[in-house]
Amino acid sequence: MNQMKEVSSGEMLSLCKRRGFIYPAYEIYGGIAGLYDYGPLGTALKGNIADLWRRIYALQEGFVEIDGDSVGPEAVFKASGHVDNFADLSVTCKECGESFRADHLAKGLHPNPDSLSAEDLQRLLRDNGVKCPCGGEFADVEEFNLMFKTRIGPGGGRTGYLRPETAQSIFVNYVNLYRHCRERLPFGCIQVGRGYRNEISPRQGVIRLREFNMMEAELFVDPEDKTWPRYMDVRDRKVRLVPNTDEKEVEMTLGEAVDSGIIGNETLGYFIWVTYDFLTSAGIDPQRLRFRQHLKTEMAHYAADCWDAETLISFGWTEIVGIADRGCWDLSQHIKHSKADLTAFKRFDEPRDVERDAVKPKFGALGPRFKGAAGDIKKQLESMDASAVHDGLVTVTVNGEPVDLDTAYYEVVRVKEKVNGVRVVPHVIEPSHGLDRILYSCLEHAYTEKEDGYVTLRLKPAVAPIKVGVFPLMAKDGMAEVAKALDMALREEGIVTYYDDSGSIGRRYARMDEAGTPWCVTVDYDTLEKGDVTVRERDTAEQKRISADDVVTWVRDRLRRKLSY
RNA sequence: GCGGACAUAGUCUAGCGGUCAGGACUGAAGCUUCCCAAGCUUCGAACCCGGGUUCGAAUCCCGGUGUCCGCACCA
Repeated sequence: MNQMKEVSSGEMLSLCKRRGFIYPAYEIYGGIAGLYDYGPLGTALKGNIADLWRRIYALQEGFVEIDGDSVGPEAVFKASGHVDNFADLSVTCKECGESFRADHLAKGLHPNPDSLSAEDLQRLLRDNGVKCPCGGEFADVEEFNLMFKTRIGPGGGRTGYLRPETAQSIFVNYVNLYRHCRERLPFGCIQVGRGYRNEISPRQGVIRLREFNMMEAELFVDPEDKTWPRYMDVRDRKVRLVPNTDEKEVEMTLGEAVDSGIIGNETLGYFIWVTYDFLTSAGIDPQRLRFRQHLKTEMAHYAADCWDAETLISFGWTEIVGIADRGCWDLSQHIKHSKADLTAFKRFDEPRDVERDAVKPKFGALGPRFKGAAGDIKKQLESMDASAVHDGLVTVTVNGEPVDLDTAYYEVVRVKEKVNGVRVVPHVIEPSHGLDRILYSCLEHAYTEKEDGYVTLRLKPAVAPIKVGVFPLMAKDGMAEVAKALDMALREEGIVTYYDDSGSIGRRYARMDEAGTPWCVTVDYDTLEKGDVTVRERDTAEQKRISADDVVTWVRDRLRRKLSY
């Protein structure tokens, strides 16, 4: 580590392409900014990171996993807020070509310009004669929504969008998942998939993509109970935090942070630890990892509290995971727009007898007057209690029109009811991971280069695309046959290998070092006589002799990851 | 989206109007009992795309695309 050199993003991307981790997409047609393809090693690395994540969330924490669609109808994203909030309005000067955010120009002309439609902003700017600082006239207000819009079905079809986050597929499946998880809180659901954002100006290689991979977890919790059983096991763990109060980096235990209110609740604190555990297991350097709390002003429209895991890479501190307490925002929005019942039933320990003043319909009067609508009015009245009565009248809606009813149509009666529980809209804790950014951070943090330019990727064995390089010292005298048999034995155990018998042994080690392969096994003349092989460790270049028969077990032991519980 | 710089094999680069576009590393085949990018032989591989100027364009001009740096943007 002492001879470590800082890697630049250019060198990193060059290695990524050379070794088959990441390729710029559609290169033979000139490429498209913000789109990259994963090559053979990158695909394996990405899969391994996702599998490690699944081990933690699905196996260890018991979340279920789904796989939702990438394309969805407009209503979903109306409800989620993306249609309205995910857009910017801009104007361009006809003279100098400079473009401005329209709502910024309207500051001072309106109490809340951000809330205006394109047409209203247009009128506001026109009426007030707003001009470019250069004196030029502005062209019409343009709307730019960061979602990819499409049509579902032939002809005009229905307006659809490519999802800007995977989370919505989980929220829209809430009812199914709630039942699947036996109607109990808390329960969690994860999803690994792609999201799409038509970024104005993608930069920084794989950090800002137009199509990207996410690993999102949605944990549905009781709004009144954000404690977490296993929190006690992690409260003494130390992490580096940057709270939004003074924005200074502090190292403290999660227990201290939760107790002092810096972290909003136990569950949030617990998942900050889970995230730390996951990222460092995947190969993120703990020294280049911190958790930063969102400033009140930068918090998304839905978030109650939000912590980002940030890594230090050549582009600076970069957000790779967001852990947000989204409150009841998402489910409430979908309840409002879809009218579905996205709640959880909290059963009381014992049924409670509740007395209340109910509104009881008088069918003798309602039926003759309202005919077919009477049934609906009955439902409305039964959902009310005495507090809905004002000046002896209650208001119901008939065919969309409000109608006041007097006591000829209802009466207030005191009723005794047995109540078994209450329905609540669960709150959502969301750890949302940018898989591409995590992968890239792992590569940068794994990258080491010696003075002579020798590059080693110290990827963690768990995520390394190739686990073992298998070589005959030379491809003759029967060594190749022995090496091939060993290679096959490893692959039969599901261990990814790379067999190589070309060039010098040093060159083959070097190739594996640059691909991040943790171990190499070499068959030599001694193997033919004594049956042992050389096992060479990537990070130390140390070699030891073990029996060829033990290689599979030796590797498997080192790849096994224990669950924390 | 705006301004600036840049664009040559997989990678790094030389060439800046005129022979088969040169090198290094990588890659492939082979030789060498070969454990850390050794050596030798042979081979493969490139002028971002589209127009224009010119007898002739990798080279000059225009447009596009991409990359990098600023600005803006980043729910």
